[in-house]
Amino acid sequence: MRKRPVTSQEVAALAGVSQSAVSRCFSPNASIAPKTREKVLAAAKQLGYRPNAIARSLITRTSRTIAVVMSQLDNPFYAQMLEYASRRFQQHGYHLLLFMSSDEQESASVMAEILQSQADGILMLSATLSSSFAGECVARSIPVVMINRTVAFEGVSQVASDNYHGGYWVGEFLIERGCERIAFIAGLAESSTSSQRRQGFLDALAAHGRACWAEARGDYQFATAQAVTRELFTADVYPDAVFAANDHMAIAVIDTLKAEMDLRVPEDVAVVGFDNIPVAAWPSYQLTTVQQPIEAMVDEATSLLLAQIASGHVAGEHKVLPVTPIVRASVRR
Amino acid sequence: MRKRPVTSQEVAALAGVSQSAVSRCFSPNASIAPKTREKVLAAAKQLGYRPNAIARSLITRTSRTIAVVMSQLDNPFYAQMLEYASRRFQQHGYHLLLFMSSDEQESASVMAEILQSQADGILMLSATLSSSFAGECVARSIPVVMINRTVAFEGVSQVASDNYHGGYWVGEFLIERGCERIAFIAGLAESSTSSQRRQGFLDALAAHGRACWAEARGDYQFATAQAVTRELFTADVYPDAVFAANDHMAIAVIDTLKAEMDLRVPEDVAVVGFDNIPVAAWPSYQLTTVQQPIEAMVDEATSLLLAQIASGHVAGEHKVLPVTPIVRASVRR
DNA sequence: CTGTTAGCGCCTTCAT
DNA sequence: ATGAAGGCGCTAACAG
Repeated sequence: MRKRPVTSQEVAALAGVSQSAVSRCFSPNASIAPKTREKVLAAAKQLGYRPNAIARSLITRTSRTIAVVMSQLDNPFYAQMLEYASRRFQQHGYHLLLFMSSDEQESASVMAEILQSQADGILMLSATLSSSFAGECVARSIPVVMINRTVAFEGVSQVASDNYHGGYWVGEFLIERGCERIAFIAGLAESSTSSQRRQGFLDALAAHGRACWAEARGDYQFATAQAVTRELFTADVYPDAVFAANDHMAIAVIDTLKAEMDLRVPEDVAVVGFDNIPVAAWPSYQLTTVQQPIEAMVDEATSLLLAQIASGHVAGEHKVLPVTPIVRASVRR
Repeated sequence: MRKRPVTSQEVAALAGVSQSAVSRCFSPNASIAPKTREKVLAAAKQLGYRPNAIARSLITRTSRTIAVVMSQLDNPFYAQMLEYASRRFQQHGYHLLLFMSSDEQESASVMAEILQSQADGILMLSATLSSSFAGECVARSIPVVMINRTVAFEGVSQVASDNYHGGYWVGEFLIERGCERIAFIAGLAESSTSSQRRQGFLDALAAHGRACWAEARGDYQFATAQAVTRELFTADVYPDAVFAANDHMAIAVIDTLKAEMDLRVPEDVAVVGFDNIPVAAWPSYQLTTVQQPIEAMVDEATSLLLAQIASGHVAGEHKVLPVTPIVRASVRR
């Protein structure tokens, strides 16, 4: 059977002090005599004592835990974010409790579990939040920060990159490079990121008296973008430029054009993505894209969460961070 | 200030029952009269009550939490594993507490935090475990499962794919396809996966009276593999086949050959990887590789952990799962 | 089936 | 600076 772990009680007995003395040894700013501290630490070491974080949480009413909700980890963009977020919170003594949730119904049970887990804050990375749960979090003063998603609920914070201006830049850039028939492949229909990128893009075209030559629906995934590309490029007249709402899809477009359509990038078709995932820089792709400031976004989200946790009341701020155009060879001069 | 959450006490008061009756309503197999249950649930709903998992953990002595230790999430192979593991454990009512740890010193503090977190089990995904901590986990009967890593410590379980035979297959395959000057790019020097793949590979060559034409040290990363490729292919005589210890490096080789060396794959050089990450299937690469059974590995790791948690004592089993060769166009006929 | 009673391991006043 | 005492919110016997 599982052994009972060592308690502060037992350490106290061995060190010949009270249990509270032991407790103080493991609390950052408690007053304890150096000599006592030494005795206690020696006893603790001898017994292999580790403070029980759960018991501590119960009384301090803080779990030093952040619940992270994601829907997909296969997109390296979110994987990077998760990794960085984990390191960031670790520095502050917080840990991430990971929840995957794709469908709506899964989301409900996941949110229930988060509430029970006593997480001090919630980070939504590639997932959407039903407004009923948003309300419940706000009511409990549990800060929620969403990255690159929008929820119409007071009290929920949001961190996003400047998707609109990113899209706008793409539109202007493609026109400037002389593209005539520009197509757009959207991301998930319900995602604010995709619609903002699209809107900026369309506005840029409109500002130059132009319109989008073709629009297709994607879902941020490789396979779908591939299918869409096949449709877009089977007609006699096809686009001479494609703006995909994320890099994953842009890569799929390039691959499909080269492998199946016998078209060259950028000579025959220019391709632009969004995110600047590592693959975008690989020699085979040299994808022109719009870089999202991953670390800045996570830093901002971290600050928002920690500040709200510290102050004890939720705020609901919205931050928009600037993006950086990355020009590579996937668009002709 | 942060509101005090609703307790079972308050629910009990509103429902006019005892606190333990409330508790029983939220325990799976407790006997409670349907009528009482209804009253309690109504009161709970009205107050927005959620059982406090931390308080429960304190008394049940189980956190229903698995600590996952990773060193890199940028490799999609591990990202996939994490996602699948999360879903798998979620199904069993467990959650993942994520820890990132790269360097050795970080590892020490991370392990200390894991021990304090009262995790019921530990899953090592792309990280190594110092034997002192392995010992501490075993001493506390905390089951540890390592995926694709080895630790020389009794009581720690391991799940690995059959790296040796994967490497062996690659060796035979390249010979069969007529390759003459076969190079190997190793992964991290200290990783058992790399050395096992290498050994199988070398043994296959030896079995045909052949030797490895060139060996280079890599670290599983893109950039390093790129540098290595530049070195391997600057001489007058260069390899006509490269076996990289993982797909990431194989992709880097292909990219570098095409973009910088003006060599074609597979016409001039055959390239084989290991893992079968999604990118390997992309039209631009068509990488021949050895598929690791991600889901089976995670399933096995999950079973091992849950079984040991249930039984209450650690076992230290070693499982080796079969790999699947995936033949694509990156090797000429 | 239900209420009462003890804690789980620790932090935190409050005296000393 | 230290010890004693009282919970944190809940589960698990135990009576009834």
